[in-house]
Amino acid sequence: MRVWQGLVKLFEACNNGESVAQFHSLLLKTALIWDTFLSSKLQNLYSIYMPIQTARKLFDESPKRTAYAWNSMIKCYCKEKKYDDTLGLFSVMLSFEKPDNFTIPIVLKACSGLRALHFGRMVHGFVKKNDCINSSLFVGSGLIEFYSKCGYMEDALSVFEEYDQPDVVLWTTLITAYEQNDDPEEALYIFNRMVEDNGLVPDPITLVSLVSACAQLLDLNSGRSVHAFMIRREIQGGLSLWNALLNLYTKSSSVKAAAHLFRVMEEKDVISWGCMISCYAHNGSATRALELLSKMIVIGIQPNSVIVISALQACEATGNLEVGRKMHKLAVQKDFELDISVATALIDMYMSCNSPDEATDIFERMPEKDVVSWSAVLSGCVQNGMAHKSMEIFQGMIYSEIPPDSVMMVKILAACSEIGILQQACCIHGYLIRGGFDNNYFVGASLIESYAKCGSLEDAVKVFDGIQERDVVIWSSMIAGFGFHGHAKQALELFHQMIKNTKIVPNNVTFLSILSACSHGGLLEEGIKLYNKMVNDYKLTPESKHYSIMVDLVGRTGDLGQAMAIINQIPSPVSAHVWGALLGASRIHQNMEMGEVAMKNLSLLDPDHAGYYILLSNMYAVDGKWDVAAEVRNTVKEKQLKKLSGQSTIQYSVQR
DNA sequence: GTAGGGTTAG
Repeated sequence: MRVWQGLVKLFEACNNGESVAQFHSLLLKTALIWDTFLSSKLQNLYSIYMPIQTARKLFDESPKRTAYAWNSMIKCYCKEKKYDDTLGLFSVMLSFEKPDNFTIPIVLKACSGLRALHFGRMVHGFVKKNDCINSSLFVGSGLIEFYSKCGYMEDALSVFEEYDQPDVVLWTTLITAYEQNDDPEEALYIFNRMVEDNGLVPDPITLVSLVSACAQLLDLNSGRSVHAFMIRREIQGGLSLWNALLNLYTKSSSVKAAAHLFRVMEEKDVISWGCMISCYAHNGSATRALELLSKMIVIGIQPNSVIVISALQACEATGNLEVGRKMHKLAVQKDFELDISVATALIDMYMSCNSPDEATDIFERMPEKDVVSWSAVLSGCVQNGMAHKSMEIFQGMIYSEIPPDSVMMVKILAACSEIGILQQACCIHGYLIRGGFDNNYFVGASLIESYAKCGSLEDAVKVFDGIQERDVVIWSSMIAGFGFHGHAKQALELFHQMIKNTKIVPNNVTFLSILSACSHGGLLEEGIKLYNKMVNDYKLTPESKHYSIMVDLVGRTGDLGQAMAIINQIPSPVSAHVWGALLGASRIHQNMEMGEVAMKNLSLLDPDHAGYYILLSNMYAVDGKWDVAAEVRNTVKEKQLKKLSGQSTIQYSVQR
């Protein structure tokens, strides 16, 4: 008896593999290996402290295998995510021992991991036959999670409904299941039922799923009330809950709220940093995102693949090829360069930074490609002036039997617009009718744009007329279409028709289209009127694109003083395009003084843009100042800047 | 001895 007690003390002291092995040999020596309590403890220690092979060896050699021993060994495999082995051992176990309520949840977890529908259903059958349901909530949550992971929410729900008195964990499992099956509304509804109809109090994990559902719905208000609830009740919640909140603020573009939360969080892990970096990267503060990343590395947190993706997006936005390449190197080091999402983000980054060759190299090395990666390469080709390649890419994807989605269709249409071959647009139109994409708003809008850009306003109008329910994007595209063709009056007519006859409210893009139509049609007064309407009546905040159109509009008419006045009103910072518009107007009206002012700013904001220097040098040349003109041209040479010569093609006629 | 949770490309 004293030996036994000593051994119990000893096993309590086991905290590494070596001591477990010693404990085991002692049990063998003293023949106490037969003691069920001690041998169970030994099994449990295996799964914690021993490498799985050692544990398996001891398990195989052990003279007596209790149900506990089987469970521990199975759990061991499951913990290491060796789900095949988990199920394999479970199958062997069935010949020796009857699984109990402790075995079932572990096995179900493995089925979930493998999405092994048949196996899981078989386990469910076993559970029903042995009536485990009512004796164990653990089995229930295992089943719910399993069906949810396989996407079978109806089965998950019916398991839940078998319980008369589900506890908070079971409710939470169901809420999480809906949240992860893209049904956040239902998740919120279930939560309400749990709290209001059943009077249960949510625990921090319930709140994690709740906040995640709010984030999916971009329901900032509900999310905030959870945050307030936590503060009121002084719920500590743990890191996951804070991270879920941080994600909510990130997703709903509440940069300030996110930054504040991030600042006050006492504990932060790599996910918290990742949320904050992605928040900056997606909300126009790419530089901040990169700064935060270097800060993170300095304090010794290693970036994971998710963070590398966010950083790449920040590089993309700022055109920072240098940091982009560094991220690439890091991804290679960490061995996730060719993970589908990392590789796709790399392709986007290289394409946006004008390095299509590096992007293509990655694409060709990818072992697995999906519609997103194909889309990235396709639109990258268009961005880099190789739209002619895009049809080949599209075909390549079809051959590899990956079905296109609506985003892909939008991109291929953009490629058509760029190439300007009407027949191609017609073919794609046919393809997307057959594929059932023609009732998608974005596809419809792109189709209108493509027809207009390929020269057939007629077809664009036909598509527009054929769309029964038009949203603001469809209207805007049609307005822009008239604008491309210089029909400013028709564009205006359509705009007024939209406001008068529909409940659709024009947005920033609509105004961009209509203002650009006015600018190209020389409708100065109308343009100014509409701009005022946009700001005063619709309370829209103009973006730099609106400003550059206004400068363009006013500048074209020759009133450069007025154009300058507009620039002076812009709340800083003024983008390069705005000064570019002023430079262009100065060139038209040969206003040297304004041209030099514009160039001074441009040489700071976009010093590597060859086109601006050439415009300026042409102005000097017209003025007869040949020496200054030559000097400017020399700058271009010294900087080794290249101006891609402008080219545009459009198919002249189509036989139909 | 067993269960539910946070970040990921267009």
